[in-house]
Amino acid sequence: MSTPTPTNRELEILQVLWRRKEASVREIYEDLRDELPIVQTTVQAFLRTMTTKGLVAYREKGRSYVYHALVEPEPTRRRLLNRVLQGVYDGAVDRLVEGAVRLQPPSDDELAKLRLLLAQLEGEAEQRRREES
Amino acid sequence: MSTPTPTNRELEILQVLWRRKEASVREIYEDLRDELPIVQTTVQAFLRTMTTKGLVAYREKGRSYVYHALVEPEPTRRRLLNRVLQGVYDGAVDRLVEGAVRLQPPSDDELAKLRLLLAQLEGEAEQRRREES
DNA sequence: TCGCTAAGCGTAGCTGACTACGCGTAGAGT
DNA sequence: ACTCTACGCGTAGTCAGCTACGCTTAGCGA
Repeated sequence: MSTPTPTNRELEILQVLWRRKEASVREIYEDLRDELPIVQTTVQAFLRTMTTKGLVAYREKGRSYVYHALVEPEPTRRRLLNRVLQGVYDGAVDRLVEGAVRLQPPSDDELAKLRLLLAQLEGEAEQRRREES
Repeated sequence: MSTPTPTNRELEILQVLWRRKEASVREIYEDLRDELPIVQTTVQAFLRTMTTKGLVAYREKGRSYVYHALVEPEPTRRRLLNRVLQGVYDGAVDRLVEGAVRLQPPSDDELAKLRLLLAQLEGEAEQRRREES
């Protein structure tokens, strides 16, 4: 019950809400229908169940509802990522990372970010070693 | 139909088969029941559907079947990883990697492997630049 | 020979994810 | 006042994933 994990469709709706901060059923529907076949009432039904799940909330604006996400994007993404990390790679981060870059070789820009990230991690590791002694 | 992607339970069974090369229903069941509540007939039912899906095959040994996987571990893992990469991180490898290491900071050993991997990637990028000119 | 056990199969049930129809209602325009 | 339309809700149905009961068959030991 605490920290509900969204399903695929719920995630797609959340992505829209994260991007737009808030949105009506209509707006979410219009965003989604470009990418996948879906009708407005389905979006509506999802928002209903997501409300009871505590994933989203709404405020009334005129005669319609304006929804916003109740969960943060990063923790939610990480929870989903953790599932594959544990279930598929058995918790081995390095193997997951290797799989990812083999799947889709990073651009020069992404490579630079990875270099930076790695340096940062090594700094933190160094820090930990220092504290232990 | 081509390249079927396993579900969670199917993946657990595949993991056993990948590890043991081949195994009977009984053996798979005994491996799994330590980690999760499951009965042997359920394992059996899964193997049946997985056979028709083309995920596994069996040979008869005495009066029982000995199963082996028909799909390779790495491509299968990557297909599952690709789902989160596309669906959760919108294809941004660097953000996925960042999420992963924040989720579970790599050990010194893993860090070393990552460093090696990064160096390798940069070599490949260099190679590409060279070929383009 | 007679149970006992182990194996596989048929079948059925549950739950969650997903989809959408059709109804009631309440403003908006005329 | 009256239709028209947009909105939300109740409801229902499909499908996949998952689970396990009970039956049949066949070897094995007493």
